[in-house]
Amino acid sequence: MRISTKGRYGLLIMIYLAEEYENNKYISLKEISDKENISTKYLEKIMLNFKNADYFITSRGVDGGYKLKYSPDKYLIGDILKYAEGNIDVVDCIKNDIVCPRKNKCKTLPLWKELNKIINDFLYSKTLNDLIERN
Amino acid sequence: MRISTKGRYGLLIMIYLAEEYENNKYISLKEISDKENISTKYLEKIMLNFKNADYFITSRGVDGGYKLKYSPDKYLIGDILKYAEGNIDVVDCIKNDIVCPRKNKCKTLPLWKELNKIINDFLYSKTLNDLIERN
DNA sequence: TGTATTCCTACCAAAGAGGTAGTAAAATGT
DNA sequence: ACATTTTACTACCTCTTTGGTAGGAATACA
Repeated sequence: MRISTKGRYGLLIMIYLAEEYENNKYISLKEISDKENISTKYLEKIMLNFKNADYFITSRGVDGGYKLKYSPDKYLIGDILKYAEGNIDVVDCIKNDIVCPRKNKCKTLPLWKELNKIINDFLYSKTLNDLIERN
Repeated sequence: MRISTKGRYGLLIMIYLAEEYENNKYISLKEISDKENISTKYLEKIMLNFKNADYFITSRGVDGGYKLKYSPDKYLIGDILKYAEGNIDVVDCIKNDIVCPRKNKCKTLPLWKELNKIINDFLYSKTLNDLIERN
């Protein structure tokens, strides 16, 4: 039941970008790295998880970095965490393509389905817009 | 965000015992092992996690096994999973004794606290009694 | 005495977590 | 043209967790 640094740092980066969305400014990982005391290299690696997400506009070089492609209310927290973590289901048993000998008579599966729904309902009810501070 | 086999099999065993509570019968791990196709040795190991839980009455030898010490409605699913998994918090950041340089200004912590509460409220609203089938 | 069961400890391989390192490619300033 | 900054990509590394297996001691019963 644990959210790893992939999800935690991934979301953190997204919040940083969301907070600068209105300024239309590129934010570099170096900047976040300095403020949060997390190595730039590791943040780079975290960003790889969003590779297929169509989330950013990027610019290399001096004063480059990332900015959000869309407004913060377009980014669902559930999606962000799914990209960052790879998968946020509490058990794989939920998936259709999984083979489990106990699948059709499993006494615990209904509970996992319920739990998974509660978590998803929560994470998909919020967007980046709900997490940023405006000054 | 994953419940491992420790939690899944642990809860499964508990449900088996709960379903036989009224018959006051000892259930051996061998029996569950056969029905569920999980090695007895691994189930034994899973049971070690409940060592400090005051959950069972046990009997060794022929026709021995485990039975629940209390009625199924006394066992909170949240507690069972906490024993089985060790910890069910979504992030360690929530704990008081954790040292994190970002603790007091972390932009993501409020979300994890909310999520953790939702999960806990759910898991502590149910008991073993809610998961058993009666014939 | 033999068998079935819990109890306990040790071990093991594969995967995931949490990184680091190096280099290429692009954008910008001088 | 060149240096600097930043993303993009690949490879590697260590430690912990997961998901087991193995062996034997202790206990209960017939």
